[in-house]
Amino acid sequence: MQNNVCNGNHEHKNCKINEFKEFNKMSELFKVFGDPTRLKILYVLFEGEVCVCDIARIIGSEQSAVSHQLRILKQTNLVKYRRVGKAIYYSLSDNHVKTIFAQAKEHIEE
Amino acid sequence: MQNNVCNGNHEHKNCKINEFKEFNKMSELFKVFGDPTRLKILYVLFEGEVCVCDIARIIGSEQSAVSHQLRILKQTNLVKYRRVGKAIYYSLSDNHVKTIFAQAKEHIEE
DNA sequence: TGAATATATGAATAGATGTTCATATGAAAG
DNA sequence: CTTTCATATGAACATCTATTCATATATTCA
Repeated sequence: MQNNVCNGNHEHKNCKINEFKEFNKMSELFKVFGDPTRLKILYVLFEGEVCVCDIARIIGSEQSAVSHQLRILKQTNLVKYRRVGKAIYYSLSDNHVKTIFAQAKEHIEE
Repeated sequence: MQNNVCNGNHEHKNCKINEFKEFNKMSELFKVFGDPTRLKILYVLFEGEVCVCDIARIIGSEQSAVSHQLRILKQTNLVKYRRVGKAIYYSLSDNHVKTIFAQAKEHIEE
């Protein structure tokens, strides 16, 4: 219930309400970065292709947990993979990840 | 339980386990961006100072919900505020927000 | 001082999320 | 073809999160 009467001064402003729809998509992307495990996985992949069980050992998580998170990273097109024998090697699908990382780091280090 | 035997080839890699500690802090920041309501609020503040009840009406949320989210944005140092009479005007505390926004948008628009 | 307005806050609740365990799938080697 | 190893997946569970409602605080004005 909006029981305020204030009618501010936003009318003159360039507020594109319709753009708000995009924010659901955008927040989904940020949500993916909003988990330490996924960040660690991405960071490990900065080095190049790494297989699941190596990722798990390096970051100290269970294989299953890593697998679940990799699925999310796949769905968001942040990582790609290829099979080599029994192992599956994951890698970053583009360079955006590194850029986004860098920006966040900048904000934190202040 | 880590029942894998694979010992990969990560030993030669430059994996700085200690940096993983930073990822908790970093994921906290991304988590803040990982909510549509907060993104909308930040976007509204791109225009400049806006008071709470205007934010609420512009993005179509309840005043209370906006207030709760603004608290989180304050804690993360993403917004600042100043009182003007009964109203409290919020604004972005720095320019990082815009940059981070831009990066995410780029990734999505592909 | 008392009414009205703007914002903040606490409690309650429903929904989302991450991990774990158990198990399934899939490939290679014997 | 059976075993072993690597990965994926589903269910269960505990935890976290965002919203709502009710109410408190704070400021202005009559």
